[in-house]
Amino acid sequence: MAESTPARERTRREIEQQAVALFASKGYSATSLQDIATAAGCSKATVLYHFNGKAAVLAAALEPSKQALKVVIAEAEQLPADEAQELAIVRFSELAVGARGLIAVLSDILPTMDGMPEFAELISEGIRLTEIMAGQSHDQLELDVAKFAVNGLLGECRHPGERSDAELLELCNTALRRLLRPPATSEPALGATSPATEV
Amino acid sequence: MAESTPARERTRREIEQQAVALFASKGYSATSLQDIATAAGCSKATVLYHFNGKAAVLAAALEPSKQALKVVIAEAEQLPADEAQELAIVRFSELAVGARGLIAVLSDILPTMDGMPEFAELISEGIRLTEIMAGQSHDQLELDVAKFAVNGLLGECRHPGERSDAELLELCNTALRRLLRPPATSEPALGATSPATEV
DNA sequence: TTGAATACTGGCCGATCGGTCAGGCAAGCT
DNA sequence: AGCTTGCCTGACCGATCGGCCAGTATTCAA
Repeated sequence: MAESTPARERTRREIEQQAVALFASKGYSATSLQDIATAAGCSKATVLYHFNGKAAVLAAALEPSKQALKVVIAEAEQLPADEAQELAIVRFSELAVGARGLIAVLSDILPTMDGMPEFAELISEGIRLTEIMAGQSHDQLELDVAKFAVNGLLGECRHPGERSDAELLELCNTALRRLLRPPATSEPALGATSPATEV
Repeated sequence: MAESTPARERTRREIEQQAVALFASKGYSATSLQDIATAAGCSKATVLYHFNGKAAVLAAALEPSKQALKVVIAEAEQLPADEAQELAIVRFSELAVGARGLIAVLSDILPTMDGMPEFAELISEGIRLTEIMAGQSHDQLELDVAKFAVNGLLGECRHPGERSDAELLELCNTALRRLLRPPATSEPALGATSPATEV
């Protein structure tokens, strides 16, 4: 089982794996370097020896998801808008379910993003995907609904409960479709159904 | 302007108000007692003199939202399921938009909730509201969609961008309606859109 | 004027954070 | 054997956290 891996790579990988698990379950700021070191079976100094600070550990942990996201976007961008939207829904659901809580770390670092330029690209790609999800409509409301959808999806993956991957995937697909592919026409007059406007 | 307010109440209120603003803009754990004290124009010790620890400050800040939530639930619970759902959609949107980032603090404390029993009631009420939002359907998928909706709404209120209250409210209403009130009949055969049922 | 209650604060505490550094230790080359 | 190189660590640092306490200022009834 490739035990012959050089010690350097072996340790790096172990740290990265444990960091992924911890970030996903406790969030970024709530996970200390000591936590990661303990889980990886080494000292905190070793983590800092292999990674240039805590942010670098996160960057390494996020790298696979970032690459996968880039692939989806690249594929979607050479498709007509509605097909791109369809692809974005399916693939992003898979991506989010697969990465689970890890993607939710984004909302953890979003307020702290000033001075963390290594994540700017990831964020801008997320925004790009949101635009693709909005479909051919350039309406502001549709764009906002797409953002709403992404937020819901990230939140859902952050608290997955005891759902299986398949259940989670079906949920995401259903919800995204209802939000982004509303049944064609006939948006009912807004607010007509709200009985009491006072209070 | 009611300057005759006893010093006790005046200081308490000032601390609470500043805490609300800080929690909403920076989150719970990222806001220190010193931050609150500085904003309120008093010392950190004064904050602890009036409130029994940081969690108590949060509890006081969350109290109005909690009461409003209880009112909505109480009203909804003596209505038939579909009317209750309608009411929950409208009122919860208003509530969330009004409280803005404050409600989003919940996701900040959710992982830390062990040993913070003072918020258990608030959480359980949020879950109760989710059930009401699911409508008359007791389907697990519908329940999960409702959770998805709440997550999306909370996420949207956490990053409100430069949207106005009215825009935000319209967005929430639209999104919740699309998710929770799918166009009457003809749900396509369940799982028809999810290609792989194995896994 | 005095004494007690209330409101408030500076200074300190232990814990934990991310990060640094000098040095130990094993492996391979000469 | 010596020596270099790379992996790893214990000990430590300054900063910041929530919280505590002894003591001070203010107020007000007696």
